[in-house]
Amino acid sequence: MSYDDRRIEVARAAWRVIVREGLDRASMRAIAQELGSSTGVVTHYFRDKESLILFALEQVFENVLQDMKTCAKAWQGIDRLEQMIFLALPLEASDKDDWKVWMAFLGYSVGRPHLVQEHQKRYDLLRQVISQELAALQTAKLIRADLDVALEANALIALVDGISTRVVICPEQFSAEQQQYLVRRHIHTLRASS
Amino acid sequence: MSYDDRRIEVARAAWRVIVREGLDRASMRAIAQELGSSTGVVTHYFRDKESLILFALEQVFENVLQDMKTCAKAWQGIDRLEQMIFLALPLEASDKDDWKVWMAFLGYSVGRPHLVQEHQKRYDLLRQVISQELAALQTAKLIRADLDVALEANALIALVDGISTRVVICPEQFSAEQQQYLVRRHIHTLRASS
DNA sequence: TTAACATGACAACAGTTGTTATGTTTTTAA
DNA sequence: TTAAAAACATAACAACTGTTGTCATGTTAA
Repeated sequence: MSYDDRRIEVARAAWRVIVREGLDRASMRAIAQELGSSTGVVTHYFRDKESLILFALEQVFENVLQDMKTCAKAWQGIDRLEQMIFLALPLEASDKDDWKVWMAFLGYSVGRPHLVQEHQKRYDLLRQVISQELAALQTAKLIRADLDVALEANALIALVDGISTRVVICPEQFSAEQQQYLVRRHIHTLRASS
Repeated sequence: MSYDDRRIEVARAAWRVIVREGLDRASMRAIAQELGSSTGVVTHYFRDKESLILFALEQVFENVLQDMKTCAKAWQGIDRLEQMIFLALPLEASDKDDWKVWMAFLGYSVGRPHLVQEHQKRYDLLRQVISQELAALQTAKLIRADLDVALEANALIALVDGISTRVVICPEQFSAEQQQYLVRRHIHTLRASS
């Protein structure tokens, strides 16, 4: 197994501990135990704890972003935007774990400016991707021309963020169908009235 | 100063430490220092740490809920719903601190089922309040009759949650006007088409 | 004046934390 | 085969954690 693969394996162990016990209780020892090894392995692959948990967060984000790019090739028009957004939603139970990690990091960032900055980077990247998609739909005259694409991208991100947070806390309040219905309805209000 | 007032004062010190340094770094000693006293004071007014931070969260939530009830008396019709939602948004910088505490707790709840349960209680209460408001608007024929009030309440909460989370992380991405515009537009899509 | 009580300071507790240093084993390459 | 390097284990470190008990004040009531 290569060095990079092993790093990912360590990060995935951290990821599991975070989901199961919380970010602040994801100690080096707990992560090593989850990995089935000693703390020496963890410290060998990561300079310190912060670089480890930052790497774990990056993995979660990168996975979603990759799925979105793959999705973009399989769809066209408004459906493409819809499917890309659907990817980010916790429609299945397995997706919920990704959001738990994301949420844990968000809460952990309070009072830690440099972690807030990390989140800003990721949110900005996400907004860029969605904005690009919206701009394409606008030139194709599929959504209204008077829309502020940056604002609408932010609105979509906010909607997904809000729904997902709620699903993590109150899973029974949002079925997969309801999640999709709300996103679909929101997107449909952006359609060109032609 | 009464016993209850002193409790609130301790909780407010905890609140400040959480906002400034993060929930996991809000130790009993840090809170005592913020309060300008010893840890003996903190332990005297709260059995243990959990009951303290839970009390601090309750304060934040109760404040918003009280504001909403006050607001309900001053407005009528769709404007009332709109104003109630506006209250929850971090329109000013001072409101952002409330959301920071809320977010810190959300992240802290990951891997702590009993804290998740606490959040469920609060979200359910919020949904109840909004549902009641929507139901009233429905009987007044101000919003569409075919709407699922519970779902729409959840959608509104999700939107506010998503926007607020984003404002805390990326304050420059959402101006107060944009926040209000998005909420207003969402609510307007619920209006009766008559 | 005495008793009861609230308030708070302080120190000590056992446990956990991230980090570092020092070994031991395994793999790799010459 | 052997030496160098990578991978991993173990242990120790100081710092910090929540909690507890004890002691010293005041403040109120009997």
